[in-house]
Amino acid sequence: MKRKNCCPIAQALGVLGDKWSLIVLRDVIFGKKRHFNDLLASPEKISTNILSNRLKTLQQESLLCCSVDLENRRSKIYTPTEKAQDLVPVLVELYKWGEKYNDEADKVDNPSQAEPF
Amino acid sequence: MKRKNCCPIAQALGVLGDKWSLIVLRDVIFGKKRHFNDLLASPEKISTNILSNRLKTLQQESLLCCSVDLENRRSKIYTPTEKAQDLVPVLVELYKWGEKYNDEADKVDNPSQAEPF
DNA sequence: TAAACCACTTGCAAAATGCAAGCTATCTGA
DNA sequence: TCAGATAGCTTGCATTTTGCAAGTGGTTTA
Repeated sequence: MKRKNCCPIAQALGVLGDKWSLIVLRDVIFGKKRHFNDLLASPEKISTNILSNRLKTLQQESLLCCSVDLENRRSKIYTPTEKAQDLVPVLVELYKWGEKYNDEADKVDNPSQAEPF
Repeated sequence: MKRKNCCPIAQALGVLGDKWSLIVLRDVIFGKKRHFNDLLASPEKISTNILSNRLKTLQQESLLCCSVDLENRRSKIYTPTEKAQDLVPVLVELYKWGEKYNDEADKVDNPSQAEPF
C-alpha cells in the first residue's frame, strides 16, 4: 500500500502495516536470523509463500539486502540495512507496550518466558 | 489475530498489526478526532465498514471507549484509553522513521507539508 | 414534517493470507 | 557417481480481509 502525500506515520505503515513485515524484521534485527528456514521457524508460523513475498518487498523497500552464502551456495543471507536498523526504537517501544499490556494471560499460564521469539 | 505465549512485539502486532488500527489511533490521539465522520475524513480514506469494524475491535481491546454525545444524541464520542495513550512513543518513533525515510518523493512533488493528517 | 445528518450495515468484488504440495539447484554420504 | 537430503522458493486453491457503493434507522434541524 503506497501512501503518498500523507503523514509520516501513514507512510511508515504503508511499508510496515501488515501482519508479517515487522515480525520478519524483528527476527532479522534482534534474532540475528539470516536464512529463510530460520525465519520460517519462528513461533508465529509464517508460511513459505508469505515469507518469500515479504522478503521480496522488504528488499524492494531497501530494508533487507540479500546475498549468496559463499560457503554454501544454495543458501541466501538476508541482512538488515541501516534503514531497517533504524526501526529498533519502533520495535523497542512496541516491545515495551506489548509487555505492559498484553502479557497478563501468559504470565498466569506460563510464568517463565524462556524464549521471547 | 491472537498471539498467545509469544514475544511482546508479536502480541502488540496481534492488536495493531493491520492497515488501519494505528491510523485510527493516530487520529484519535494526535488529531483529537472523536466522531465517526471525523475519522472517515482522514486523507487515507478508510471505508465505513472497516472503520466501524476497527472501532469495535479497538473497544474490545480496551484501546477506545465510546460514549453518547449528550448534546447531540445521534453522535457518539470515541476517546482513547490510557492503554492507547501509552502508544504515543510507538507512534512518535514511527513518525520519526517515516519522516527520515519515506518523505523524499513527496518533498519533491509537494514541498509544503500543510496537513500532516 | 420533510430534509439532512450521523453512525452504521449489507452485498458483492478484489486482494491478501494460509495451507499443502511440488520444484530446482546445491550439497552430502555411501 | 548418484541417491537422498537440504535450502529456498513457486503453484494451486480455500479462506479471510479489505474496498466500494448503496441502503438503513434513529436524531435533529429548518
